[in-house]
Order: sequence, then C-alpha cells, then structure tokens
Amino acid sequence: MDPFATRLARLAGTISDGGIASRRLTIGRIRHYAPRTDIAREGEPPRVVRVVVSGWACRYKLVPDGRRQILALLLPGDVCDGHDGLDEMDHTIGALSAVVLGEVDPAAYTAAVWADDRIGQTLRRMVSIEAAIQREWTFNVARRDTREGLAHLFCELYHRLDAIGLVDGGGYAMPLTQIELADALGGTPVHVNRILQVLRRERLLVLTKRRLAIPDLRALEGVALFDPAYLHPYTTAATGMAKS
Amino acid sequence: MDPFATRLARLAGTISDGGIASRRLTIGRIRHYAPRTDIAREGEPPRVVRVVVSGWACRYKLVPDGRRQILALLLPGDVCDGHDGLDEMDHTIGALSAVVLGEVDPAAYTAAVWADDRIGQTLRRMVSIEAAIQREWTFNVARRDTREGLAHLFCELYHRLDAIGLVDGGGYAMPLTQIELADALGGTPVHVNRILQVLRRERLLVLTKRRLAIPDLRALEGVALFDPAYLHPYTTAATGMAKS
DNA sequence: CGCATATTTGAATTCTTTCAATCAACGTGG
DNA sequence: CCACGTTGATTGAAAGAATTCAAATATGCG
Repeated sequence: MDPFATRLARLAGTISDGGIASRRLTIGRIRHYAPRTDIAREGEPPRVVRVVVSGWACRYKLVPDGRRQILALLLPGDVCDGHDGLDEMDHTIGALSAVVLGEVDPAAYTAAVWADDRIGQTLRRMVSIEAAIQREWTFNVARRDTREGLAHLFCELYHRLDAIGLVDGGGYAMPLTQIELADALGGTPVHVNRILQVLRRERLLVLTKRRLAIPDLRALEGVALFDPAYLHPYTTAATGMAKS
Repeated sequence: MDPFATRLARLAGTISDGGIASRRLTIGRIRHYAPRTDIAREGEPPRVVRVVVSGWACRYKLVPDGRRQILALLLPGDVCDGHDGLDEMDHTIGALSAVVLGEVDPAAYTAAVWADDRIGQTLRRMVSIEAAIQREWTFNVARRDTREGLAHLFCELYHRLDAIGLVDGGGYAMPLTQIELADALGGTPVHVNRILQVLRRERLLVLTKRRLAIPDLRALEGVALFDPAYLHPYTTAATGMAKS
C-alpha cells in the first residue's frame, strides 16, 4: 500500500484491514521529478490533487531579491495541494530529492469524500495537522535560535518519518543540504554550518552523507523545547506500527 | 448579518440575497471576553466551533521561559477553532481587545456542511486561506526584517479589514500594543518601537491612539514586498462591497 | 491624583550575517 | 584512471542587526 493510503488509513483508525483509503481514493497517474526541480509554481491554478509517494518535496516562497524560505517539508504520504478551491498557488512546490508523486483526479477525490464521510473527516484532520505544523514552524523561525531550531526540525522529522516507517537505527535519511536547512530555518548556510558543528560537538547528532543519527532523542528534544503534541494524531495513530 | 455569515456568503459568491450561511449555519450562544484573557488554552480539547463576531483575538504559543509568539490574528468573521477532529489544542487563543464570539454547535455545523455542499466548500476555502496566511507569516518572521515585517502586517490587516468593511478614511482601528506587535513579528518591543519611528519618519504610516492611518498604501506595500495574492478569495470576493 | 501599563531612549552585548577564501566530494569527459 | 568543473562544507575576520538591561517619559483608568 502506498504511503498516502497508509496515512489515510491510520488516521482514520482502520489500520487492520488495509483501510478505506485504498478502496475509495485511488491514485491515478504517477509522476517522477528530479531533485531541485519545481513541481508546481506560484501563480498557477492547482489542477490535480497530488500526494507524495516517495522522496522529499517542499513548499517555498521566493522574493525577487533572492531571499527564499522553505515553508514546509512534504514527506511520503503528505498531500501537496488542491482540494481547497483556491484559484491560484500562493507558493511553489519543489522537489528536494528525487520525488515520486501520485495524482488523484479531483472528481474522484470529491466523490470519495462524499461516498464515505470517514474519508472527508480524515482528510480534514490531515489538513489540520499540516496547519499545526505550519504554526510550529512559524514559532520555530520566530522564537527559537538556530541551535534550538535545527534541533526542533530534526525532532519533528524524526517523529514524522517514524510514523511512516522511515526511521531505522535511531536515525533517518536526511537529503537536505545545509543551504536548504538554512532556507527552512530562516538563517544563512554559514551559520547553520557552525551550529551544526556545535550540535555535533555536544553529541546531540551525527550527520554524515545525507544520513542523520540521533544518539539521544530525549536530549535533543530537550534543547529543542520539543513537544510532540502538535502533531499528535500524525504520530499516535501510528504507535504500535512504527517499528513494524 | 454577523461578520461570519457575511464572510461565508461572500466566499460562497452569494452576496446578493443575504446568503446561504445565515439560513443554515446559525450562531448559537454568544460570549464576551475581556482584553488579554484567554479564550481557549493549549492542551484543551476543542469543544465548540467559535467564530469572531467583533474584536481582535489571536492564536499564540508560549514556552516556559517566557518567549511568546502570536501565530495568527483572528478578526471578525474568522473561525477560531474546531471542525477538524483534532484531539487537543496545540496553541492558545486569546482576546487582544474586547471580543465577542459566536459559538456554533458542532452538530449544527456538521449538519450544515452536509445539507449544502457550498457551505462545506466555502468552509474548506476559509481554512485554506487561513493556511495561506499562516505561510505568509512564516515567511514574514523568517525573511523580512522588522521594517518590512511591520509594513507587511499592516498591509495584510488593511486588506483583511477592508474586506469586512472595517477600513475607513484610509486607516483602521488597530488595538495592538507594541509588545503585541513584537510578539507577532518575532522581535522585541524595543526594536519594534524604533522601527515604528522609522516608518513614521518616512511618512509611511500614522499610528496614534490605537488607530493606524496609511497615507500611501502602495508605498507601504512596496517596502513590505506585499503581494495580496495569498489572501485572494478573502479579498476579491469582497471588492465592490468593501466600501459599502 | 496616583498606580499600572505602554512608549521611548541610551549604551553595551550578543547573535547573525556578509564577504572571501579554502577544502572536500562527486561526476564527467578525455 | 585522472584532470577538471561543479556543488556543498568549512573557516576566518569584520560589519551589521537586533537584543538586553536600565531608566526615563507618557498615557490611561479608577
């Protein structure tokens, strides 16, 4: 089962049977994107509902003078866009790694929501969780310094990836460059580099070759002021399956 | 008609007849809150759907050491919470000014969504717009300096308030203190104070006695790098009525 | 009038950025 | 297989932006 269906099913609380999702909300066309390419651009009308099947994507905004901010990371199972009736994209969606996307036909999407309210309910919950994450990011860039912010980002990723089975051995594949980390944290690559060294020296993380290991998650959560409550349903519905 | 119904009706595109909203989605109990009091706290389960009838509220987060960040401003017509199936609040909702809230019974809410899909559609759009605003805030605190950020905040408020008829004479009532502005921008009151003086010296705004006047909106939008696209439906559906 | 809250100012400190340059890793073509 | 070009990581030093702390002024409300 694809990650989107998995997440849907888990959020809906029907983990056992393979889920309502796979029966009623099927992914149509599959698309592949190369790293660092745009998937959908600011200003375009959203045409289809897209979900991440594999790889990492992001939402970002750019201003003419070059400043860029990554607003959200889209991991396998996340919904990229659509289903909201807005006229045009207010941000760009880009691939960070090689990305595989599934496209859901809007009509099928709407039909599924109407056919079974659990789907609608679950999608609504998914949107709410993304909103909660967005709020936490706002807090992260606004009120945490770079050390706390980096720590927080890595903790969030740990939990989100754990929920979809992408954590192993206390670590995970982390494809972001330091430039992209800076873009996500609202800082500069140089400073991110320095703070990363601090975190390494403190033995709070081991980051090599696009893989991040967290020796002591509780400790890292401590410096990050991390409270997983804001992505609760994301995580809790998955406990008990996370290590499967 | 109350602001919530007005916004619903406008977003739904049924401005003329008073709207689908007032018929099917009626506000039940009305509640009043004093300035600087909490309306709902982080950790509580959301019980009812609340909409702002008058006054300004906000979403905020607080960490133990005292750092606080205002994540969103809730103006008349905005939905505070609920309708998302999440187990507990991940942030606190507080009144900034004296606030009047309308409570919609969750059952009535759900019933209304099912009775007329235009309502569901419109509420979904409302949620999407709030998400877009949240993303813009993330960008605002991350990539704009305090001068640009303040300018951007005031431009956003101008457009949002204009859409609900709360702008007059090129300005609006702006109840936030400099402390609260700092809390919203991710800065400090001292710095906000100094930058406010810069903006005044540049004649970009006149701020006295909780009222903000913007002599030249285009100029302010220029320094803010403000592009109203991100709250489009919020605004566009209202053009033609804004000055009524 | 007087307390409580909000605004304003100055000066020192701290955190980040900027600019420049070096080093390392990786993939390609010769 | 190695030179070379590109991208990402790392380092140093100086400049800049924002914060902190403290104190003085206003302002508003009872």
